[in-house]
Amino acid sequence: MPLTLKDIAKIAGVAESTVSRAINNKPGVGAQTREKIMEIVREHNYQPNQLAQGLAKRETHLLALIVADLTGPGYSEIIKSMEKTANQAGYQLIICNTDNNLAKEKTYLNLVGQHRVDGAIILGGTLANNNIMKLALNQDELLVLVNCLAEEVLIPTVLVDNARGGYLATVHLLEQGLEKIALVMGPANDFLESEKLNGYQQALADYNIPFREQLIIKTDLSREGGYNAFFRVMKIDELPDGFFVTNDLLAIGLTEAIKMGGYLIPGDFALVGYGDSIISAVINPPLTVVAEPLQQLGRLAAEYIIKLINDQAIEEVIRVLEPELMIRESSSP
Amino acid sequence: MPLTLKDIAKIAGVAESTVSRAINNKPGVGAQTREKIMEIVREHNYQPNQLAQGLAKRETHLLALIVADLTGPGYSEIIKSMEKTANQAGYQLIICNTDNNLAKEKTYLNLVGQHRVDGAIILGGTLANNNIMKLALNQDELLVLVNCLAEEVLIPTVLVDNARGGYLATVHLLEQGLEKIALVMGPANDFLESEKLNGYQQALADYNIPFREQLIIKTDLSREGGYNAFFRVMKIDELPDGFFVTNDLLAIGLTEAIKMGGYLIPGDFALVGYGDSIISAVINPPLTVVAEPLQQLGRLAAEYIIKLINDQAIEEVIRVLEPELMIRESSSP
DNA sequence: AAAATCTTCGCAAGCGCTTGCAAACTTGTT
DNA sequence: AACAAGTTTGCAAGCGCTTGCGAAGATTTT
Repeated sequence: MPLTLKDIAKIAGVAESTVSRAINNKPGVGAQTREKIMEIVREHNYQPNQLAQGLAKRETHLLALIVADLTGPGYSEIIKSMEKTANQAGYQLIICNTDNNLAKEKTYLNLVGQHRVDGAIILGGTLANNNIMKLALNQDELLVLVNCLAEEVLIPTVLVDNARGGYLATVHLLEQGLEKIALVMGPANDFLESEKLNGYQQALADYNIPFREQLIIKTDLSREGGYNAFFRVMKIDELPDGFFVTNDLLAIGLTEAIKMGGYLIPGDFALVGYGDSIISAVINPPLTVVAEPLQQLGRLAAEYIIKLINDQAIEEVIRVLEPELMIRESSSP
Repeated sequence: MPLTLKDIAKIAGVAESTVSRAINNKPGVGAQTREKIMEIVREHNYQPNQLAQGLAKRETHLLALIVADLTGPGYSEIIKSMEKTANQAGYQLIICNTDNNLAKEKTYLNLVGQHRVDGAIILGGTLANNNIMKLALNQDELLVLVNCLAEEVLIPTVLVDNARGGYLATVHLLEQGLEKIALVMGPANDFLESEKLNGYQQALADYNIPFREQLIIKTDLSREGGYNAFFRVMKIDELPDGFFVTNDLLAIGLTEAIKMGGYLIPGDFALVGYGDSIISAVINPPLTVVAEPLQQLGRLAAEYIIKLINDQAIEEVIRVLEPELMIRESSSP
């Protein structure tokens, strides 16, 4: 049975309230009383029961991290830096892997309603455009979005300038002298994906290359999706000479398919990926990518939600980070 | 301001205790009373405050997941399945990334002392052989170990038979006709690493190949470690013809170094890795590995800690899972 | 029809902590 | 020496829920 506040108070010969104030560095406790109490606390290694503390103060110092798939490329890095930032501010992260399961999403979003957590961070996925989320917002739950964007409602968000990313990737390919660039992307109802498409189109326009609808391959963001995409492309009349792939998983699959077809990268097809997870560096050939600042995403998200909790102002509600082109072998001749 | 038990009781015209019993499916509530209460609960979407619940019942339904580095290869998979299992039993996972930082480890282990979590899972790393942990155990905190093993103390553990894994890897190389097999491993004070070494030695013995100390390269479990290991090997008098690498990160580095040196895999050096993270499949050439049952590790760990919490018996305190050889190109001629 | 037994329900204490308010004690001022 | 002002401390209520126990009501027994 661990010690309680009451025990400490008894040992110190003061009231519980005094001990509480001493422990929480609150004013209203004399210097020597405070020191005596702290001494006893140290000596007995007393740890306040956070549950009770939370109940009394109405806060948990817990944050829900809601993510569709924990194993998503680059997510570990984002989460790691998120955890670090949160932890420095005295918060802990709770893992909520939704598996894209509606029921789970609902449960998890309710966590904050249940006073189980002080706020939630939603990482990636399509949850942000979900009715459930609007419901959550109505119950004024505190939310922050990372790498996704909500429609209709305004929620503090940190993401990467995907239009810019799409632009960088496409221009890079264009600069290599390529003109028939296919875009392998996820579902276009995902805002981030459609932004990449916008960047792609803008780049084509700037280089006076006509946009060809059939070079846009929409598939699901998986390895298989990338694999199949290649064979779908091969059916069109004029083959592409380069690919812009919006996701590491897609890139893996696409790369496999290209090799399977007996083609060379970048000889026959140049490739540019997106994301900068470790995968892009070890895949063969090493993949040129539009690199997202993963650590920064995580850190900022944590900072945002904590500010929200503490009623502090957020400078930019939608914080857009700049991606950076990281050139590797898959795109250079 | 969310509804409280008291509010529901008032609306239903019964006592709080009755509502509590109805909600928790406890006996002592008449059928129609119960139904009426549940109706009201649904109608108002009442959610019990888990903090208060936890305080009263002295349980949090929270589990600490203590891990040195969240980005470790394969960890996402383990954690995902851990989260799933925990969640099904009504538990949530709290991320505790220690960064191998002693102070953080201490803080995190204290989480359970603070009644912040009901138990903790320690994943990988060397924490298990830390004095801090013994301290934690003295305060009878509930712990489960995954992919690591504690000395001196007996803690429920789930891990892979690393000796067997080392044996499988080495035998596979031996079967390819190779005789000079180098072992690139992490620090030998890590029990899991030394077990792999044991398996390696056993395999050599079974094939009547003399053990040569200089073929054992100990380095830190990182990409750089693997990279440097290769150049250390190249200094010895008789070069190896195959490598058994105990970690995916090491394998990446080693592969890079070998290519850098202008050698071929598996032509000049055959490679066998360990772990079966996605990396091993996409690296070039695809890496033969001793595959660990990642999902099973996660699931069992969650099951163990939950059993512990509920005072249920655990069949095997140290649960050893069988690894499996997954042959890819890096080792076949 | 009254007593005995079960069932259903409410009272109230308690989980361990915080905090507004008033009491007690200092200190300084005139 | 008496009083105002400030400081230090304790009391007690409350956070939202659970649970043992006894009271009331329903049901059965003789």
